[in-house]
Amino acid sequence: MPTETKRPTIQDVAKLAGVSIGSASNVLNRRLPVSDQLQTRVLAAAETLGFQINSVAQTLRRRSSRVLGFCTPDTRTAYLRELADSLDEIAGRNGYELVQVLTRQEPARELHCVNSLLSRQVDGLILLPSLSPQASLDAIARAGTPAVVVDRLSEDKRFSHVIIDNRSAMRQVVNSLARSGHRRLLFIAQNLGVITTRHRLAGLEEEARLPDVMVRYEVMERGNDEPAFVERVGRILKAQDPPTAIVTGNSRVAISTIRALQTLGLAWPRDVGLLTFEDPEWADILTPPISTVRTPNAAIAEAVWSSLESQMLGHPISRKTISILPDLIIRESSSRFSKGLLE
Amino acid sequence: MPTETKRPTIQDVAKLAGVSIGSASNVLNRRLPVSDQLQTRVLAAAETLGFQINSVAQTLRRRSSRVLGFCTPDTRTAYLRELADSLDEIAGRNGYELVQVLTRQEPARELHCVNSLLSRQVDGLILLPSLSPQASLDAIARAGTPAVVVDRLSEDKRFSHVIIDNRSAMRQVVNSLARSGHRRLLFIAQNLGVITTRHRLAGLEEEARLPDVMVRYEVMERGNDEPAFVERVGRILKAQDPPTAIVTGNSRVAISTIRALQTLGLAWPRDVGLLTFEDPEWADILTPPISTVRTPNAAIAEAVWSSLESQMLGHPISRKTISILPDLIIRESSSRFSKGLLE
DNA sequence: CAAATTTATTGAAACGCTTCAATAGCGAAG
DNA sequence: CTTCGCTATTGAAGCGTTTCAATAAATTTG
Repeated sequence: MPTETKRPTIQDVAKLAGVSIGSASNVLNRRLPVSDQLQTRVLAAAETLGFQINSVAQTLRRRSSRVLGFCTPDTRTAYLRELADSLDEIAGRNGYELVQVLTRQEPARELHCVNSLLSRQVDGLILLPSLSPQASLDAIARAGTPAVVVDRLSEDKRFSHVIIDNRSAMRQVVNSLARSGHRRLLFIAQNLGVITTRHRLAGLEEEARLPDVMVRYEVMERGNDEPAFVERVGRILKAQDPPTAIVTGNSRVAISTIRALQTLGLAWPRDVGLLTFEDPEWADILTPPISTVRTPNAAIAEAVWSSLESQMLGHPISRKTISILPDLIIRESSSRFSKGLLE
Repeated sequence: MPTETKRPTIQDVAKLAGVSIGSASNVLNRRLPVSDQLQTRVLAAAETLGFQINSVAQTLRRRSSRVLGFCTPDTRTAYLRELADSLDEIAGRNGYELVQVLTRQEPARELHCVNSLLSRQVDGLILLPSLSPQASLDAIARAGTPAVVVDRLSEDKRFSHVIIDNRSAMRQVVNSLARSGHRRLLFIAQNLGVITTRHRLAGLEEEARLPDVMVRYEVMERGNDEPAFVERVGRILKAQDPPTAIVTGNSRVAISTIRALQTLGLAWPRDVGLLTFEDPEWADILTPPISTVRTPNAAIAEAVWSSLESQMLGHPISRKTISILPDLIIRESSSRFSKGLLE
């Protein structure tokens, strides 16, 4: 419906340059050898017309768009945003464009996003899957489009995976807290169903059992009812032998938890230690600054790209799973403070 | 290069259903009236083949992609992210897809982004322009694609603009601070060249002159050299008659400023009041919480959409500039605290 | 019942590009 | 001087749709 003034096509360029349309294409793509004369004429014509190629037609014909699609649950989460940035950067560096679509964590919407990208002929797909991604994965497999699953391990053997080693990360977290003297932990997750959380729980459990660690832990879900959440955190922290440190699963949970602590009149690390997965920009301006687990996004993006690239080059899918260990950033919030002195 | 297994085309559907390819298209787009019989046959065929339309071909033929492009400097800034979310939401609601590309605030990259979107046949363009957007604007105008410039007023009469009323917002800010007893302000901007900042300065100036306000103010740029920044903030705050409140231009400047205050051992609002443009998620978990100016992104997105839609419908460009007033969110950081009691 | 009108379906052109087999040009070799 | 490669250039087909004039079928009307 848009009333566009017609943009010049390659035909116009060819006509103005007085050459065949095929030659114009050859010059513009520097494919076949062309004479200097022809080359300069075509280039000049393109210049004067202000020719810009129509990449829709180009994609249709070439059956390749030089676009990579990234399906992500949202863009709020600091970690996802940084990951998207890294992916965009590396895609751009390799002559690809990244388009990001939001699945909002809903399987139906995810399938829609995937199909939309596939029908746009993306050359590669990066999927951060929802809880039941089977339909989406099937669609991708059916299309045969190169793809990488990130951040969440699916059981699907058809795909390459790049994931965070959340089990080890959690073990490091527990260890670090234990070394600071914390013996009772509360782990607050956003969603207990998600595989990421399950891996972290595995790590927590393993570490807790070790004889030289011996910490107790409790687990809760954040939920969306904030008053109820505050109430529940309060109940746990005021019970007998309360946790001395809280580990939160991501920055949103961290924010809710911090609000809860403030409502309850509790300070960190005085009343309770604090450490969160994700390393949001505000972690070090809180008083005192918050310890975090930081994911090396550049490394993830590299791993994703290398897998995608080899698939796009037609190499047989090297279906390996790459697991990346995040960094622990210890700040004041996780130290063992006053209570440590008392006990 | 990707080795895609061939996806079924509309031809395959037509053949399987035993109808002409045109009829298949008619069914799939429910354009012309078709008999029930034909309809069910085509639908069944599409179903069994798992047909998904190739939107590249569709776009080429229809000369319309049902995609909107959003060129934005970055995705770090909370405000931009929220705006992108709102735009995505409203686009989706109206059957469009939003694709976001990052200009990184560089004119050359901006032009590249714009051209890339145009060559992808986007039906509409939303541009948050860089400091010298002329080339980009010309490209858009030449293509005749419906477009809206957001957040920054360009002098270009060819385009619709949706902007924040930063002048009035700043006047409200000054007024509010003045009512809390602040008479000397420091405004820290990210970039004095950008039109947004200039509007804010205008508001600051106007308000400062008013007889019932009479505040003094000082202005500085953040710069990228953090140690130098800290030093400079320190110098200003320790001079004679130092500012009693700081207003920062966005959340990044706010973070730098807060770090500076922490380095200098200053607390808010005890030593100096604090208020920032943008309303980042962490504003109310700082101690004490930070006052902010919050931009109503949903309203902006609405305004953008309504302009785009009317342009896409071929209505003569109603080239008006819509100006939206943000909300002031007063929290503890901007109150006049101890020093107020002393003076 | 033939003609006129309406309705459903078809076939082919077109969208703007790339690609590749075929042609034209041209100097080298026989 | 003819023939044989070469290489530079061309022309046309095809990518998967939509669209629209033309046809076929069905229905109404005089």
